[in-house]
Amino acid sequence: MTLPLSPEKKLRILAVAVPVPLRQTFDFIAPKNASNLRPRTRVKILFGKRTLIGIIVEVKDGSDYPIEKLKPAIEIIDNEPLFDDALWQSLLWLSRYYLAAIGEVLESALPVVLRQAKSITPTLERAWQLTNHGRHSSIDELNRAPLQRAIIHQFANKDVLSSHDFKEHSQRWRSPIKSLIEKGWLEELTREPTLAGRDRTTPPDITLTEEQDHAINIINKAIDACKFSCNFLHGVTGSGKTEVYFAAMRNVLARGESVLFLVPEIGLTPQLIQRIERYFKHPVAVLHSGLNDTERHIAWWHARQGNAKIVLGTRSAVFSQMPNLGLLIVDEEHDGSFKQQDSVRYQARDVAVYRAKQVGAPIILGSATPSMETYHNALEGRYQHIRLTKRASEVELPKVELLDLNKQPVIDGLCPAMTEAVKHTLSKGKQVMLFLNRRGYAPVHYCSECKQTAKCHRCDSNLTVHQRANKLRCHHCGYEGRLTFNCRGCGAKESMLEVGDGTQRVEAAVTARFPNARLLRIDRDSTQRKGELARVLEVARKGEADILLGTQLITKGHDFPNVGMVGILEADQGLYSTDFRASETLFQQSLQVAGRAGRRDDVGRVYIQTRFPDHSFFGFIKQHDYEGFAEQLLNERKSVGFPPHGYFALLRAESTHQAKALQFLRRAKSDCQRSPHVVIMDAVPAPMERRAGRYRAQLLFMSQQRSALNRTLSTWLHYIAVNQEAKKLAATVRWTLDIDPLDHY
DNA sequence: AGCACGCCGACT
DNA sequence: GTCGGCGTGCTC
Repeated sequence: MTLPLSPEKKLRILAVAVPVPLRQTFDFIAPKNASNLRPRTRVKILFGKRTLIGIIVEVKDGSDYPIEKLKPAIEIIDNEPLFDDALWQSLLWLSRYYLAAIGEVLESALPVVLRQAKSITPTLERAWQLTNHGRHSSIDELNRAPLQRAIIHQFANKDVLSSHDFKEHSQRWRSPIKSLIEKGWLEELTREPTLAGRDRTTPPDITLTEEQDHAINIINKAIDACKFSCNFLHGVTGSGKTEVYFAAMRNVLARGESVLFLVPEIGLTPQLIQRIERYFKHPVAVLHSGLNDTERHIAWWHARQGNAKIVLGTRSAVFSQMPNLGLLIVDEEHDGSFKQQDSVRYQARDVAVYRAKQVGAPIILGSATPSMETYHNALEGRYQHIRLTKRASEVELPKVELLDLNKQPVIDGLCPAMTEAVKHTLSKGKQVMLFLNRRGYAPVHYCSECKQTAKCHRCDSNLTVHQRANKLRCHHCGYEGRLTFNCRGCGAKESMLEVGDGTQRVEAAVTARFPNARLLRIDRDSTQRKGELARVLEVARKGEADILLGTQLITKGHDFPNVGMVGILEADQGLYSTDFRASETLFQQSLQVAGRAGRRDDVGRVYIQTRFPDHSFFGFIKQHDYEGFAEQLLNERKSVGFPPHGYFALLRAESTHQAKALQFLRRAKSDCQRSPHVVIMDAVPAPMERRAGRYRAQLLFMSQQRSALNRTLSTWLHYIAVNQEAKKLAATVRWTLDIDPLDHY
């Protein structure tokens, strides 16, 4: 109920999104004599005992909350809105669709620096320019000070230079600058951070295939229509999707509009960044994980100012504010890393589509192995389906051969035929790529005396042997213990055996079998250091390694020109998994990694080790038939109402007490209003019930209608927010709600 | 989430 | 006698 107030004493009330995990806004009285009361600006408030920065969602004249209990806000921070209309609407939609706390959503859309009361404009940077004296002096006067001379030399092309201009040339620039200022050659000034475009104005010529040309025509039509459209670019590996993106970008940039380009993981795409910077003279802001808070703020600001014409980034870059946004691109749209798995659980690809709709601009989703969601949307005609079916280099897709493990043994990860294939490929001077999605040395440490395996104390899982580090590790909670071969269970001496194959073991075995080959192992353990992954991938690309052995890190879009064969060492765990998405992921990974073979001048070979060579899965793999596979999978999913033929939401709960999580979920199920359109399964323990010392359980909601699912859940959320008893139970467990979950663990 | 309040166990 | 354990409640 809104309290009527006499018009001359109208109080301005602010509905504020506060950065706490509560799905509501909080009302505050506007500060006295505040002139700039606008939604989408930051405001400082006292919330409980804490001073917090919130964001005004609405300015209104009354409150449903007792007016006398409202606190005044402390101060308004911004005098301009932080978000433009399209982005704001997208964020509000995100919080409604994913049923996320609005305060947390808005907080995650801001750079860390701006979650404090700092100004929107980043700190001015120091820069230097020539003084009159400096301009009129001869550079030869500095012949005895080569560093100073080099610095003055740089002013030949530019009037004002700042630290990053000098850093490119020399580590030692501070002291010569100081000397030059003392001599009166240079003077210091401050300015807003700059984002320079490249000087190169002659982009390398790109020759296009007929198919690429056709794709570009379709996309250019979509761009010229100046309205929202979703374009799914389905290009087989090596078909040259990037050239199509570039042509579309060129078109959009020429209109004075800008481009938002999302990629799964920036560490995997150093080549893409290089290519963009080489091809476009426009300023690019790259949002990568290596940026610190200040750099991130500056990049955000450049995007918002319109300085950056191209913004390239991962998941969270979907929140980049950009004026004149004319095109969005999501490359490798099937990649799971677009789904945020903690705090606000959004799917950045889907947020990007919604944003494109709000902006009224086209979006391109690109993949060789699309998600079933995207593929289904294309089949249904909601997305425009643009195909690149041929490889740009005209090289045939690789030949796939199955190695039947029922007929031959596996020794340290490789069967004899695989070893033979490796040998043959190396003898031709080609690179070998081996894919095994299991890091560590061995997944099981087994006692030959008591027949027990080494278990994690905090999880329902086996410990993985990491021989190199001399450790036993749990891949689920991060536990680490010393590797010892005496059994901790029965006390037997030297009784522990390493069972199963991880990348480290295969590394050791392959190195022993091919001592002259240079092997590069690429997994999370070997690339922990920042930038190490990019470095290693570059070594591989340049051909300075003969065998590349890795986990899924090597399956992601990377062009290794000299790979002659790909070995998939273990395909079977994806075939009969309890996770209904496992076969989709396996197919995507297999085709992606297969696509690395034989790119330049000759047909590549792919060898897959399996115990189930007759599985229909392999029929599709052999033919590189994604569409056939997808059709079969979609039919299976349709018959059971699984995504994308139905929608899922997963309520997860965990507690230190075994029964609590299940108890909470059972209660949640009974508290939900029954809807004929929503099926609520029974609460069950998670596939791995105990993890990091907590017992986990889950409750699956299924529906054919997103709206019905959303309604059921938001009604329940409202119920547990107001019902004391339900609230109490909810407070005793940790719970999260995951809309469109990707994994069910 | 944080932060308080509020009752019960082992110790500076 | 206190310090602090985490159950419970609340944040406009």
